Amino acid sequence: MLSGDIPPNQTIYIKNLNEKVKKEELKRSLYALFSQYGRILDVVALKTPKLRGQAWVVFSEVTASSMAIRQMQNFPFYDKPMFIQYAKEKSDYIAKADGTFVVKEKRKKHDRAEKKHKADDSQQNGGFNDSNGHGAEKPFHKTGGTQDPPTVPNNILFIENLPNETTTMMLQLLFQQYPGFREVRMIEAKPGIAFVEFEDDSESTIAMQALNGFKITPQNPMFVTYAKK
DNA sequence: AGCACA
Repeated sequence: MLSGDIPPNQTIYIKNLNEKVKKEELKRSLYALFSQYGRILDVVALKTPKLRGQAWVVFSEVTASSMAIRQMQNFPFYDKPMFIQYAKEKSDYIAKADGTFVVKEKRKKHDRAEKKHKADDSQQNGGFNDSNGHGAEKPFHKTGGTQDPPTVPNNILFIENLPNETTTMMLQLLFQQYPGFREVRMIEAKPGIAFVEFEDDSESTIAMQALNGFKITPQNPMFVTYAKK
């Protein structure tokens, strides 16, 4: 078995991550990148000596985690290939949801959990709860703004409604998966927007259709249109 | 290399 002898788990364990990337950015990028495979419930990354360079991404379905492992194995992420397996244990997020969560003190290897009464679920998992399914979500329209989106095809795309913490790398990770990708440009002075260039109109169109409405964070569906000429 | 939930 490719991923070792670990049984399937809806959480994936990723190692060989670039340790220079700051924790929050790392989590955001992982969220953005892995949202393609399904709904992400939580992303865990710690920078302690023992745990840096590693992360856990909790999916709502094993099918999603399995797909992510197959397709993103060795994916170059911040210049290092990711090495992905199923997590060895159930994530706290899941345990809390199914009532098997036990507090830190009694966390032993194999005492399986006395049933805790399902503690009320207040959503405090760092904002990774997405109430409506996949990050990649198509339907979303209305530029809400004053000017209407140009409909003339362009090899350059205009991206709006990005969360402020979006980095060039995050967008590159998403757009470079489509053929013809050239580069991402962000403007310091104007947060929330970006330009993404492809080799030609047909390639930019495919990427636009795929990523319009994609949520880099649960709160921000990105709005992708052709840039003005 | 390193499997946690700051």
